[in-house]
Amino acid sequence: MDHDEHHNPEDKCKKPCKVPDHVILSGGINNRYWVLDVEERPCQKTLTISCYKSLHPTETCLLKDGWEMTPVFRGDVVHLEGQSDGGSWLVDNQQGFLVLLPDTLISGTSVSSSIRCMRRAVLGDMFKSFDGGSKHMLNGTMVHEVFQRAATANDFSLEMLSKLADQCIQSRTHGTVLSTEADNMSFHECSPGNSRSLSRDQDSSAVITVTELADIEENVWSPRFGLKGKIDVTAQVQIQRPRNGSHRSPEQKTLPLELKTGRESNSIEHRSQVILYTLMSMERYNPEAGLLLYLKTGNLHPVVASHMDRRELLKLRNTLVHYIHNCVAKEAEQSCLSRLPDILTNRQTCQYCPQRTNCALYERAVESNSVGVSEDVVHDFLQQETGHLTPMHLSYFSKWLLLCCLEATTMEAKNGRRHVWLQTAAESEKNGSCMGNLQLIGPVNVQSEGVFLHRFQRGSSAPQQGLMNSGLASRDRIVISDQEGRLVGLATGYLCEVSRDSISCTLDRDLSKFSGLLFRLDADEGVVGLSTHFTNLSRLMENCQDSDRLRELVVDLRVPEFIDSLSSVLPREAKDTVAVILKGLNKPQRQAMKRVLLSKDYTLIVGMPGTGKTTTICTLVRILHACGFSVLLTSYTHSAVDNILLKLKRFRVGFLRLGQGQKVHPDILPYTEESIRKKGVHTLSQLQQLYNKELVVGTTCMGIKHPIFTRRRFDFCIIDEASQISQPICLGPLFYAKRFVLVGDHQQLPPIVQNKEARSRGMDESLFKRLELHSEAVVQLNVQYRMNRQIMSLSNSLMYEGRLECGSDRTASALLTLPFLHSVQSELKASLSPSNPVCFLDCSMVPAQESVEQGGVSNRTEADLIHKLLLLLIKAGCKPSDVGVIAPYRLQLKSISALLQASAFDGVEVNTVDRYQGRDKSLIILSFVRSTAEEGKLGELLKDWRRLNVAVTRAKHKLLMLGSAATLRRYAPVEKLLNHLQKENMISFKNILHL
DNA sequence: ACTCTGCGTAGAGGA
Repeated sequence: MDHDEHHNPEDKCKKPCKVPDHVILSGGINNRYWVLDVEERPCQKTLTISCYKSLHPTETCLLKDGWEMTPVFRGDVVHLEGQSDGGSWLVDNQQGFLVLLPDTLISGTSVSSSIRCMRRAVLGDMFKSFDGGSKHMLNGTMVHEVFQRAATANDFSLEMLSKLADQCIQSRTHGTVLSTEADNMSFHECSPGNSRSLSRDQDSSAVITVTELADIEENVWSPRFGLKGKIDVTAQVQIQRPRNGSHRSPEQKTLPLELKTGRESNSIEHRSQVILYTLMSMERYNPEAGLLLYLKTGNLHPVVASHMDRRELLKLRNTLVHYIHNCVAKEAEQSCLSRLPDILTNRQTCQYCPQRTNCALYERAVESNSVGVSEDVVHDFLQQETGHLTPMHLSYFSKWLLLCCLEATTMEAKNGRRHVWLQTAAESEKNGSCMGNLQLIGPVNVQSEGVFLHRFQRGSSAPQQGLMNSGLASRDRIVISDQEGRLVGLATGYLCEVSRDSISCTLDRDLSKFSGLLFRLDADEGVVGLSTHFTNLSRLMENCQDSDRLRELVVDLRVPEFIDSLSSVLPREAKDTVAVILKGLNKPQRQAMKRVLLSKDYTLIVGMPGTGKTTTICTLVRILHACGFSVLLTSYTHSAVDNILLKLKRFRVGFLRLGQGQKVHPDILPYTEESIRKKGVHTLSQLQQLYNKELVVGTTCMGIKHPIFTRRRFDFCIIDEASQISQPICLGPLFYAKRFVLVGDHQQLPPIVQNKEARSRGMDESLFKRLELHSEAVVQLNVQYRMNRQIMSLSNSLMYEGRLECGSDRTASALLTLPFLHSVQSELKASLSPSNPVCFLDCSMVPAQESVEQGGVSNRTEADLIHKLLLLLIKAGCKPSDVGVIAPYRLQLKSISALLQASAFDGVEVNTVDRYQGRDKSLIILSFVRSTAEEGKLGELLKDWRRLNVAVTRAKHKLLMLGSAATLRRYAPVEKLLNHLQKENMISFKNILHL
C-alpha cells in the first residue's frame, strides 16, 4: 500500500508551529496530539507530538513496519491507540494504531472502496453524483428495508414479506420509484428459513446463533478510529465454544451484521466493510467479530478481524483522509489543487467506475502538466472522457474546483462536529451550543415514517439551571449523544419546544430503548460540505446537450441571442391577459418583461434598491404562466423563494413548492409536496401528476437533488438574489431550463465566501456579474418606490451615478411622522426632525471608542447613544416596529439589544447590514462602530462599497447615522459618503454629550 | 479581523 509517492513533504514545513484556535487537543483515552515535527529515517518515522496547545511538554511516537508510510505531516492532529512508555509511543506490526485526523470521520464504504482504487475513493468524497443510482441499487435498498422490517416484526412469512414490500414501495419518500420499474423487484430472495436460524460458522468450531435483533440502521460515529457508518443490523448472538470436550456455557454478544442482497462474493470489500463496523462499534459493545449475511443464498459468514486486517484498513483510512484533507497545497504563497492518487491502468476496473469522468477531468484539468508521458491506455481513456472539452472549459473547471476546495477547507475547520465528542457537555453548554444531563421522559411519539417525537428533562444530578438560556432555539438542527461520549451521534433531528424544565424534539430514530441513559443534545451545524458545488461543476463538463449549451454561455461567454418580435412567442389567447398585466408596470419593468419574452438564452434584471424586484418577478411569472410556459422559480434562500410565492398566491397562480416543510413559510406549506402527499398519493401516476401538474415550481438552488428533476424540464428558470449566489450553485437549476433569468444587483452584497484566498481569487463573483458584460442581456430597474429624495441621493452618489430615480412625487417627498416631537426637549431636535431625512451624527468628539474582542467589534458609546435616541424618537411618537437598527458587526448588535430590553422598545428590529439586504424600514439608525484610525487596524467589512450601499438604502423616510467621521474617512467608501453628506450639509457636529 | 445561507445521510449493487 504505497499510495503516497506524490506528496511533497515540504508543503507543510513552512507552516508556523502554532495551534489554530479551532483545534482541540487532549490526552487520555480520546487523545488528540498535535504533530510538531516528523523525522524520517529508513523504514521508520518519528513524530514529535504534544497534547497541549502550549505544545509543551512533548512526547514522541515511533512508526515502523509500514506505518512510516503514513502521510502524516507537521501540523496534523493524530490519535494514538496502544501504549506509551513514559511519553514515547510505538506503533508497529504488533501493536498500536495511528489515526490521522481522527475528527474527520470517514464512512466505512469510502474506506472499503479505496481498497480497489484510492483515487476513486477520494473523488467519491468530492463528487457525490445524484443520478439516482441504478435499478440494481434501488432493488438492493428496498430488499434491505423489507428484511429489516421483517426482522423487527420477527415474521418472515411470505404474506408478511409481500405486505412489507408493498408498504415499502408506498412509503418510498421522494418517489424514487419513478426512475425504475417497481414491480420488477424480486423479494423471493429473503424467503423464510434462509434468513433467521443463522447458525453456521465456517472458520472454526464455534457456533453462532442470532438470538435477537438489537437495532437496525444504527448510526455510528467513531471519533476513536475516525470512522462512521450505518450498521444494517445490530444482532444479539449466542456463541457456543466447545473447548477440550468440556461444554462451556454460551456467551451473549452483540455483533454488527452486514446484509448483502446481491451476488455472494465474499469479497475483500464486503469483509472489510464488516471489519470496519466492528472497529467503529468498539466503544458500544466491543464486538470480537462481525457477520456478513448474503440474502440470496442465506449464507452467513462470520468475519473475525485480525490485528493485521484492522491495521491495514486504518492505514487505508489514513491515506484517504490525507488526500481529502489536503486537496489544496500551498505553492509559493498561492494555493493549488493537489495531485490525486494515480489513475489505475486496469481498464477492467475503470470501465464501470462511477467516477471515471471526474477521474479523467481531474487529470486533464489539474494534473496534466505534471505528468510525463502517460501510457496509451490512459491517454485513450482521457481522450474518450474529456475530448469534448476545450482548454478554456478545463481551466474554468480547475479554477472553480480550487476555489471550492479552499472554501471547503475553511468551512471544515470552523464547523466540524468535533466539539460533540471532544468537549464535555458542560464545556459546550458554555458556548450555548449544547444541553447536557437530559433524561428521556414519557413515551416516544411516532409522528410519521422516521420522525419520532421525544421529550427530555434535566437529570436530577444536574445543577438546577433552566434550559431556557441554553442558546439553542426551536427549529435548530440537533444531534443526540449519551452524556459520557460512548454513544456519539445516536440520532439527529430538530428542536421543537424549549421550556424552562423540559425540551421536545423530533429525531430520526426512536431512543426509547435507551431510557435511563443520560443524554446530551448538541447544535448540529451539519457536515455542510460543498458537494453541490462540486457536482454542478462536474455536470457542467459533461458530454451532453444541456451541459454543452450551458458551457457555451457560461464558460465561453457566447453572446446571448434574442428574437425580434413578440408576436411569435405570445399565444393569441394570452395577448389580452398579458397586456392587462403589463399595464400595472412602470417603463423599465415593462422593458424587462419584453426582454425576457424575446430571449433565446438569458436575461439579467438589475434591480436597484427599492425598485420592486419581488413584484417584478411575480409579474413575470404571471405573464409566463399566462403564456403557458413552465417556470422553475428559485433563489438561494427559502425566504426569498417564499416571498415571491406569497405574492403569486394572491394572484391565484398555482405552483408546487419543493423543500423541507421546516424551512417553508407557513402560508406556503399547503403547496409543498409533503402536504399534498398527505392527501393521498399512492400510485405512480398520482405521483407523476403531483410533479407535473403545476407550470410553476419553486425551490432553493440547493433543492435540485429532488427526483422531479430526473424527468422534468422547464421553459424558464428564474433565479432571484442571483448576485448573492456563487457560480457553481447558481448553475444547478439552469441545467433544467431552456432559458433563464437572473435577478439581482451586483452593487449590493456578493456571495458569502469564508476563505480569504478563495475570495481574493474571485469566488465571490456571481454568475450574474460574470454575464453582465453582455449588456444586450441586461435590463435595469432604476425606478424605486422605497426611499425619499434625500436618502436616495446617498446611493446615487455612492454607486449609481444618478441613475436611480423616484417612482413618484409621493415616494420622493415621503417623510417620517413624529406627532409628538414638539414635546421632546433636546439639543438634537433638529437631527430628529422628519424634515431632515438624512443626518450623520459625528461622534469623533464624544469620543466613542471602539473595542475589539475576539468575538468581534463593538462600540459601547454608540450603543448608548442609539438607546437614548430611540427613547426620544419613541417619545416623539415613532412606532417601534417602524424602526430598524443596523450595524456591520454582530457584537455591536448584541450590545445594542442589551440596552433595548424594556418593553417600550418591543418591535425595534436590530440586525446586521447583511441580514437587512432585501428589506426596509421607515426609520433606520445605522451604527458604524469603528473609531480607531490606525492604518493596520481597519476592518474588512466597511471597505466594501456594496455593504455600505445596502446599509444606506434600507431607510424609507429617515436615516440616522452614528460614527466617528474622522476615522471613517479612512475607509474609501465611507469617505465618499461623508463627502456627499458634507456637501449636502447632512452632518451634525453638535456636541451629543448632552443627550 | 469577525459578514453567514444552503444541505438528510451512508450505502444501495454490477462488471
